[in-house]
Amino acid sequence: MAKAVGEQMGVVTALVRSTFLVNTVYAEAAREYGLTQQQGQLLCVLMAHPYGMGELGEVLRLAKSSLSGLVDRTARLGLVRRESDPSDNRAVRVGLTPEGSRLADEFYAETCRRIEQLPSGLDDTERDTLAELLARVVRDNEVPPVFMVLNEQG
Amino acid sequence: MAKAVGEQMGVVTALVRSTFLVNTVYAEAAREYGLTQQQGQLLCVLMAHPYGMGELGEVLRLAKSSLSGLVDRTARLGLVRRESDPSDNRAVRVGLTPEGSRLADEFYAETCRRIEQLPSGLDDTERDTLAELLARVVRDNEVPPVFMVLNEQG
DNA sequence: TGGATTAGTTCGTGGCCCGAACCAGGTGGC
DNA sequence: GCCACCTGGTTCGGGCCACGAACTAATCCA
Repeated sequence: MAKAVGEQMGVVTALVRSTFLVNTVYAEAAREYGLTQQQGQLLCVLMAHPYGMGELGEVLRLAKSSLSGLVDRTARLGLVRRESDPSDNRAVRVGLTPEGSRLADEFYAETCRRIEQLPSGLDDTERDTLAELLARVVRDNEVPPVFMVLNEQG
Repeated sequence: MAKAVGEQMGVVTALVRSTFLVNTVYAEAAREYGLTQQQGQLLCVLMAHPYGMGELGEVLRLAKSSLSGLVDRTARLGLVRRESDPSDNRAVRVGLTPEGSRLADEFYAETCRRIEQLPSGLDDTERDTLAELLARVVRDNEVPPVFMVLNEQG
C-alpha cells in the first residue's frame, strides 16, 4: 500500500503466482515419472511413514472417497500397498512398496532439484529469509506435512 | 544448512507447502462462488482484458483442447463469452460477460481477502520482504499474469 | 446383546487434462 | 488464380480427479 505504483507486486499476487509456478513445476516433474501431481504428492507423504486412510485424508485434505480412488490407482501402478492393521480389522495402513519407495526417492530428489532452482536469482541470505518467512506462514496456518522435511524420514 | 536440525524448513519445503496452502484456500473460495479453481483462475485472467484462445492457453499453460473445454463449461455458466475477431475469422476472443465480470470482481476480492490473511503472523516489514522476494522469484521465472496486479485492470 | 460409531469402499456425476484427428480461414509461391 | 501449407480452434476418446450418498463390516459401549 505504501509503495507507489502498479510496479510493485503485493504479497497476495506474489503468493498466488508463485503457487501457480510451483504447481506447474511439480506437475511437470510428476509427469516425467509417469505420475500425476496427486500420485506424486501421495508418494511424498508416504515417504515419511505409512498412514491410515483417515489420517491420509486429513493430510491431503481429500474426502475419503477421493482418497480411496487415488490409492486404488496408485496401487494399480504397484507403488503403494494396503496393509491390514492388526489392531483394528476395519483399518488399513497405506505404505510404499519397494518399487514405490525407489520411485518416491527419485521423484522427491528431482522435484527438490527443480524447485530449488526457482529462487536462483536470490542470494543465500535472501533465500534463507524467504525460507524463514514462508515457513512461518506455513506453520501459522497449520499446513500438513505434504512434503517431507529432510531428516524427518523414518 | 547452517541451522542445526530438522527444526528448520528449507526453502523447497516451504515453497511446496505454501503452494499447497494457497491451492486449498483458492479452491475453497472458488467453490463458495460455484466455481472450480480453474474457472476462478480463468475469470481472474480475463479481468484484465479479453484474450484469444492461443494467448489464453499460454497464460494458463493449458493444451488448446483443455482450454476449449474450460471455456465451454464456463460459458455454459454464462460467465464468459466467445466473440469473433473481426480481423481474423478463425480467431476468437474470450471475454467476461457482465455477469461474469461481476462474479469475477467478487471472487477476486474475496480471494484476496483470504490470502491476505495467511501471512497475518508477519509484521508489515516482514510482509513487504516476503512480497518482494516472492515477486522476484515470480518475475525471474516468467510466471504469466494468472492473477491480476492491482491497477492493472483495463 | 444390540444400537451407535468408526474405517473404508462403491457408485454415479461432472470437471479436468491430454493427444490425435479434424475443419475452416488465411497466406505464400508460382 | 490455384494449390500447398500453416494456423486458430473444435471434437473425440480415454483416463484421472473430486465429491456426496449409500453401503458394509468391525468395534465400542451401555
